[in-house]
Formats: sequence, C-alpha cells, structure tokens
Amino acid sequence: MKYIEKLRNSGLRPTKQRLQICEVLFDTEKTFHFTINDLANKIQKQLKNKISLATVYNTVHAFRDKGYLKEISINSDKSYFDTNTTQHHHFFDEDTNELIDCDKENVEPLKIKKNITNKKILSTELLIRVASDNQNQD
Amino acid sequence: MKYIEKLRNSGLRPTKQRLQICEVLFDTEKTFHFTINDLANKIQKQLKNKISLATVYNTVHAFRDKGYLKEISINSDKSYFDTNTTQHHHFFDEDTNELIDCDKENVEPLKIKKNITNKKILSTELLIRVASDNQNQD
DNA sequence: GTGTGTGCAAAAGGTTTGCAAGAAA
DNA sequence: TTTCTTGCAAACCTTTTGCACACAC
Repeated sequence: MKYIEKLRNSGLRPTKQRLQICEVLFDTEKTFHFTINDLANKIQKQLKNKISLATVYNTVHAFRDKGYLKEISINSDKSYFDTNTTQHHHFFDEDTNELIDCDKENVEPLKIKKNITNKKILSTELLIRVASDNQNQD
Repeated sequence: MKYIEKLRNSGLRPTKQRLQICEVLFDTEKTFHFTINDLANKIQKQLKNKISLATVYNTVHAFRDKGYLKEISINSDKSYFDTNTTQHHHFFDEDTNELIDCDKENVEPLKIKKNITNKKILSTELLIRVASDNQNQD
C-alpha cells in the first residue's frame, strides 16, 4: 500500500490506524478542511470501524508535524486542519462559518516592506472574511 | 469618567466592572494582545480586586461585538484579543509564540483578483509566520 | 419597579495525559 | 524483547450556562 513507505520515510510506524487515516485524508480528488471530530466521524462511517479519539489526535498531530497536514488559523473554539499543504489563502464566510480555499494566484503577490522581526519568514497567509451585505452589522 | 459616555453610547450600562475593565484595556499608551486569562490576572494585580471570570468573558465579548476589541486568528487552544482595532496584520513568532503588530502600511496593498464567494469582503488579514533560521525544521 | 449585569458554581466541549495491553521493529 | 502505538477513562482547561442577588435606569 502506497502510504506504508511514506510513513516509514518520516519515521512513523505504518500501523493499521495510521494507514486507515491516510486513506480517509489523502485518497480523495480534492483537498478538504476538517476538525478532529469530523475526521473521527468520517472514519467510522467510511471504514465502519472506530479508531479511538486519542489515536486520531495523535495521528493528526503527527501528520501536521511531518507536514502532511496544515493547521488553520481562524477564531474558533476548535482546531481546523487542511489536507492542502501548499501555501494558499482562505475566504471565511461569516454567515455559514465555511472556509474556502483561495489560490495563491488569486492574490497579487504579497510584499512586506519591512520585516520587523529579523527572523525568517516561514509563510504569509491571508484570511479574507466575507458575509452577505445585509448581515454582520449588529 | 471618560468611559461612561462611551459605554452608554453603545448601549452598554456603565457598571463598575466594565469601567474597570476599560481602564485596564484602554488606559495604556500602546495597544496590546491578551487572553481572557491574562486580562483577569491583570485586573487582579492592577486593581487589587477580583472580577468574576464570567463577567470578564461577558465584557470582553460585548466589547468585541461593539468593535472596541478585535479577536485574533492564530492557531490556538484559546482566544486572543487585540486592543488595536484598526485593520492591520500580524507577525507570529513561532519560536516564542509572540504576536507582533504589522501596520497596514508595511504591506503592499492586497489585491484579490476574484472573490469566489460573491459576498462582501469584511476584512483581509495577513498572518506572517516567522522563526529563526536554525529552528523549526524538525 | 423593570430590566440588565454580576458572581458563583456547575456543566459543557475540546484536548491531553497516564497507563496497561498490543503491535511493529 | 524493546520500543512505539493504541485505547480507554480520567484529568485538564477554556468557555458557557443557570440562577439568585445587586445595580442602573
């Protein structure tokens, strides 16, 4: 199976659970966003067996640390993850709480004039909040 | 006291607790970032009396809804707030977990070519992750 | 007085931890 | 057989809720 090597190469043992999680995460045409809970449910539905929540947490965090997943920044009570690990931006729909990918090419190149920190820039990511006109004006 | 009117104008009763929280938040030269817990501690230290956590939550959320505070997007288990409510960006130092303001003027104007959502853009915020060169490469 | 706001403790929700049993190397 | 991983339940931490009391108007 194609994920065995991938896991081994990054120092993760290819356990049954990790391979199953790989399937659910990466055997899809399109990348997607999810919470740990989403993923646990999806596993149960799709694979018809349950993986313990603790293991799902462990695995998702391991995959994030290895760069197979990205953690997403939005104001939230829970963590969101993205199977799209390329540098890209997001629209965040305040009406529906939906997060929509925005290709890097869809934004004019970002130029930071002065990097006050003197440290290396790892990434620059844009969050574009949107809502329909007649909302969000409390 | 100067905050009484401000609160009244936005439909918030100027209670003792809200006025004290205003002092801690807005009687400073510089704007700053904080978590609810930070704020509760600061109140206790600075004012030498305690305001119940529930009230701090209520007040911070009310102030955010009225636009006196901004909630900040970073990957996190807790919510961060910013007393700087102008549109601006952030550097996030991965080494120290520190969030540093980045003026709007410090970034070349952001142009989004196509707004896929067809909704109104409320804000566009940049998060610039930085780290020292010899770190974060696990 | 009426409606809001406060404070406390309890509950909720997401995430982490400790540890024993199981699987991979 | 040694080390890593899993699963469960308990613990943890932040945030929310319910309700009685207090305060603003």
